[in-house]
Amino acid sequence: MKITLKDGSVKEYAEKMAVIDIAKDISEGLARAACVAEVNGEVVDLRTVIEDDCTLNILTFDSEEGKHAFRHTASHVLAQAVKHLYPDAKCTIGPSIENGFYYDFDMPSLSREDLDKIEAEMKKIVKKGDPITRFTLPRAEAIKFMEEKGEPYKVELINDLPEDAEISFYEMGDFTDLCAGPHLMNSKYVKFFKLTSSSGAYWRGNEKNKMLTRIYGTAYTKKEDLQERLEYLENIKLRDHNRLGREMELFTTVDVIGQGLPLFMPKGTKMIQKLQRWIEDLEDYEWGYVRTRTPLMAKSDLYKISDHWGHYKEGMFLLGEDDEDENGVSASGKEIMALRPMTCPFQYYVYKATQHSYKDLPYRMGETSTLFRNEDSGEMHGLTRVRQFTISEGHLICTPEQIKEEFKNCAALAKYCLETLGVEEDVTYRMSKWDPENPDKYLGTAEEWDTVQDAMREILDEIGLTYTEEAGEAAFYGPKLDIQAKNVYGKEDTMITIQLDMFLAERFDMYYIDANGEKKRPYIIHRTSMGCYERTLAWLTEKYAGAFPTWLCAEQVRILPISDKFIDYAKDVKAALFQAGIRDVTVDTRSEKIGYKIREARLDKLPYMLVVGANEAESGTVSARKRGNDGDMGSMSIDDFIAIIKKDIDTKQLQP
RNA sequence: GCCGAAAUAGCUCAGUUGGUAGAGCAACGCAUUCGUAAUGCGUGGGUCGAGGGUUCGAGUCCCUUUUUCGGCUCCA
Repeated sequence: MKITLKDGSVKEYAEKMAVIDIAKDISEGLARAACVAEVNGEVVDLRTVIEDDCTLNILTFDSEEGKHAFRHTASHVLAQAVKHLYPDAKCTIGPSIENGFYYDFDMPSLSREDLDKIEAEMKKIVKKGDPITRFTLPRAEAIKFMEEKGEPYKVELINDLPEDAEISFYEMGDFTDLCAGPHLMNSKYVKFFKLTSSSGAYWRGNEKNKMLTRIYGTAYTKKEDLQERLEYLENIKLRDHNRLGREMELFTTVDVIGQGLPLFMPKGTKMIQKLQRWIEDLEDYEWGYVRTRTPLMAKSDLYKISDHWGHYKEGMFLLGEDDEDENGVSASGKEIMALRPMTCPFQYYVYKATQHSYKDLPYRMGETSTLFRNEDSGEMHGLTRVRQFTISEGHLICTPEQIKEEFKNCAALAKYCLETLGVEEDVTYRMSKWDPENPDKYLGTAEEWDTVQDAMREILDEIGLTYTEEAGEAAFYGPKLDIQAKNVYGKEDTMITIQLDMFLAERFDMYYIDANGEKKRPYIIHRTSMGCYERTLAWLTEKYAGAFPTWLCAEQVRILPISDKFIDYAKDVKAALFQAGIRDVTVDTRSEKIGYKIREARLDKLPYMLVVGANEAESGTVSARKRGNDGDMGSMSIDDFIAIIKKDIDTKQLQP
């Protein structure tokens, strides 16, 4: 048989051969580094025996597939160590993930000390270095095998495998695990690893199931790479908005005020104000929006029409519902109210308050809208997951003919916002579809969903977006285009969403008068331009590590007099900047040395510092400095500095 | 909501087997008037998250509760 290698060369063998032996034939070094292989483009285990002509690509740890196999084997080493130390622990699953691996066990929870002990046991296992072998069993025997080992979760997994599935096991020393593979040839290769944390995780990801104990770890082929990863994990804490945002006094939280209810401090408030002014003007004057201001709460009746009551009641803050009867009426006669979790029905009534002709459409309503969602107590996180937040909300009421162009415009506006914030490269697009397995969670029928999802797909393809499709992520009233971004820890959040709504116009009896004088149902787009202010601020904090674009900074310039004698001149400079429209300027009047003032201004990540002393006062100049290691811009006239900072602000670009 | 960890001065953290609450930074005061990342000296500041309990005595042990963190589930 002929084996064509990656470099195009061809090896010929008289008999069938395992991939690992071909690797050894190529070079011992390659065989040592090999993790998995690709045969005719398909990822296979190194044990796979090749019988026919094929292309073969041996993959090392440098490839994604190699990393997965390597860390998957690391997770087996972890499981083996856990079984040594905790014989009663039941194994479940242990996959590799981005940057590491985990394994879930049914066992009591673990402390850091326990993890250290398990790590020590893993080191012993790796040092001993058992060869890893693979074998398969027929279904009945496989079940019997795992039953005898006392692994009920494995039995459940086997039972759930499709009829024709090959049931494979990997054995290393005294440990055998049900596993599809692929795996390394020997546990001795898993040299450099670290157990990073442990936590609870539901069996099969379902909150109704038992809570298992999950152990997270990471593994590398080189000590330096492991070290680098651990240092990286330390360093990203410095970008974490939840820490940096508090340190920089953007926001704080107070125990007695409650979870998920951040207080914006002056700096954070100023930044949000700047974002809000920008967005409102952008929408109203450049994209044809009208602005609304609607109540933050409503009677329960409203949410019954929209069916938020049916689909979203758990997520709302209800007022006076304590003694609600089965008809949703309070026994004490009080009205049952709810804080609004979204703006939709309120803006619909703005639309409905006047009669609209097809000539009025599209009718684009924007609102800087504060929403309330009663998240479960464990869900809150910094500014990214809160119970009260304010979103650049909007609803577009369109004729069917307009829907495509308006949707495209919403996407273009969102894209413009991302570009202006400098984050357009950091997002991914997701088309969020309904879940046909779970129709009760949604309004409407399968046919209706197919129709509108097809329409959305067509629009997205016309725009030319690269996007993924995901079932079960839609709103209950329609599919969404979600623009996703990852935080410093790699966790993904929705930043912006644009949704097609095919049900609520009917429910709220919204209409427009068409050219023939007949009532017609409009289409509705729910959308946001730059998402909610809290989450966006969190994202920007992490993106820029606190060194925000100048236009967004609460304090753009700090003037640093060399000594008290030059405070007056510093104030003159401040006044000149104010005159020129640069208003977020302060003077550091403290009796400190200039080095100290500069140090503090740099730690505050200010875009510009202006040092003023005798020379500057004399010549009417400033000695400018921007953030960064070689930030000295030299001496210049006040006007020259104004020109520089104005350009910086107007182009909304970040200084390098 | 679930599993786990944590909460001590404004911030970061010490505080040993239960025995009189500490440091650095910050703040404030005084002196210094300084040229590109920390001037010196001094002062104030904590019912140890809250509420119960055990004890002669609790920051330390037990219970409840609130908040925070890491995950799970959920989500803008």
